[in-house]
Amino acid sequence: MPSKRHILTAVAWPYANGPRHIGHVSGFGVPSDVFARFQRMSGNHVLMVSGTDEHGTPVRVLADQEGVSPREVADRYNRVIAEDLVALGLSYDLFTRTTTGNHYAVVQELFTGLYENDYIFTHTTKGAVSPSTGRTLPDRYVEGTCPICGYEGARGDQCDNCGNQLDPTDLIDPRSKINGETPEFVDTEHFMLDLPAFADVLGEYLDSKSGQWRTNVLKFSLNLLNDLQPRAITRDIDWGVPIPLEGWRGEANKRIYVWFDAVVGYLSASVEWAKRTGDPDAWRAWWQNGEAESFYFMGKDNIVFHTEIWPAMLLGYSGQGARGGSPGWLGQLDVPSEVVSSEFLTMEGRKFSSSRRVAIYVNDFLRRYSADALRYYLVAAGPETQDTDFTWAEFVRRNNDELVATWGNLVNRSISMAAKNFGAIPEPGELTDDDRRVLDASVAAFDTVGDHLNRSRFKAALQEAMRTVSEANKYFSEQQPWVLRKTDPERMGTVLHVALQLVSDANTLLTPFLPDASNRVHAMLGGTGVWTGMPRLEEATDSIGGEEGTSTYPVITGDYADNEARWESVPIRSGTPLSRPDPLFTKLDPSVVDEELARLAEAVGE
RNA sequence: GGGCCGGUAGCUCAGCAGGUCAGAGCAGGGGACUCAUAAUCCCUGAGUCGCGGGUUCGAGCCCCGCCCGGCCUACCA
Repeated sequence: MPSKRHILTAVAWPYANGPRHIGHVSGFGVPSDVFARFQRMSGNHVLMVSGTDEHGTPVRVLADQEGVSPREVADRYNRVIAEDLVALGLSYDLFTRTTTGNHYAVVQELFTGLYENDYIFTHTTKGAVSPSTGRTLPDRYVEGTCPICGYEGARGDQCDNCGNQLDPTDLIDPRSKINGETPEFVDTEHFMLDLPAFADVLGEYLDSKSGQWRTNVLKFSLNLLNDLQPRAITRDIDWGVPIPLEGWRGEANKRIYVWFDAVVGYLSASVEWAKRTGDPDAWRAWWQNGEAESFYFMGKDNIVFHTEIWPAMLLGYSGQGARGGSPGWLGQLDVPSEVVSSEFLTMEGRKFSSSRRVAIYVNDFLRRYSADALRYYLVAAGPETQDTDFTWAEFVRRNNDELVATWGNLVNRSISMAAKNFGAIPEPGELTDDDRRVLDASVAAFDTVGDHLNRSRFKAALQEAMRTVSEANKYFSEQQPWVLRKTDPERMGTVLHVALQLVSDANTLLTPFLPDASNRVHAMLGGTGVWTGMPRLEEATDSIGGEEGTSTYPVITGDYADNEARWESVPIRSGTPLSRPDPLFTKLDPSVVDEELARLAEAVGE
């Protein structure tokens, strides 16, 4: 056995301007949890962190529309999202938020460290301001006529008609998308992250990942290196982390840009987790021991933040950019060892779109169907390496044919028969060649499935795991224990013993994908203790939103370290009492396809 | 406009240092069985691998052009 590894599972931070849909969790949620559970089962030390991303313009704008504070919007969706992720069974060690005092402190430390190492400088640009509110308008919220093609609905950052990049000051007849008024353009000073100073180190870094990362991630990132530009890391907005420098700290309308603070979340959440365990330095084992590995999970739209910007920030803070420098008090920080990006899920042939209500929200989904059914679908048919389409017909089919009929039925037929005839796991007699062959194959599957999981090939891993289930069904049908009951009861006992061993193994193989079902199968087979831990919601306290005093907010956490589940075939114990099991999964009536499609059509207004 | 990714059986998707690579599941057709949520098991037909060129003894897999879709292009996984 190789020594235990420290594996940071860093999961993309869902943005808190609404409930998340199943496309979101297909990208970061389910794959990261499958990975983390597998690594824990393999005996490794896993730290899985994430939280809601709450700063920035979208939350600010939504708050204005509703006439409430951004903090209220963030509180609301932080809770909604946390509840959704718990319901999905995602085993975070800590799922927190970006509005905690701890997060503010860590973000400001990163900023300060980069500033002191000379990787941040100031730059003056023209910004659009709303005359009536005095508030800065983001480029995207300025509309006007495109100076190049004449299209009237061009945005301040780009023209959707001709595709040219624009500056808001280029627009003819600029107007605010929020209230239609004509913006003023004023000088505004911003802090810039000097990305070009990291071109060389980033190049070496990415080159060292060649052959290891998915090619789309690598090629995309390498290409960006050719044209690295300094990147603004502050914005004219009042909803964000304050700039931790003399003369700026009190600036009410100038804050650190949301993307800068969001990526720091991986680190700040690790620090927060350590504080909560009572060992404030515990996070260091996953960030700076040189041996630790970090796996980042996200959708394809986020690649650049994880392969370019976040590494640059970590390197700069650690004093490893072109201008050198020395680490701040946190010490030297490790860059991501693996960036796992997924593609996008479409919905019955069209793009998910919250604004057009083409979406299936996680909480909506889980009200009617089980978390395992969704997890299964998202791994089996999700956008792992290319966009895939979610259809209700396929969901129902996967659920009925694969979960219920193939896996659920194997569990049911084998345990039922053993319970009815023996009341316990029967003692095996002498094993035949057929018995040995199928048992050997079952043991071998731990290597093949595990190999896929180690390489983040979740779809292939699940396919292999399900193949062992099919093999077990085949074995059961060929051995015909129901015939042996009359002709050779002892042999029937052996066949059922073998079948139950196959069920036990398959259940272990499927545990990362179907944690809830695996706990139930574990119990059905007479197992005790917690097989694989489920997350829970707790109320935590901290200062929120930079305000004085403390507030409570929900965090996701759980106990996973001492779980029973291990990535290996464990011999079942003859004589363990068995009773007739309840069905593992619920079969869906085909009519749900029409119902769901009607629901969607209604939502879209068709 | 630029960059990257994808376009494979009716459907959802695998495949790729270029030489059993034309695949799996489902749907369709036939058969076996009854332990099990009418579940399971076996057999079976379908494709000019987006289009047009090229490189090669040989190309879904390499090169060029084109068409379609997605993502990024400094505030949505």
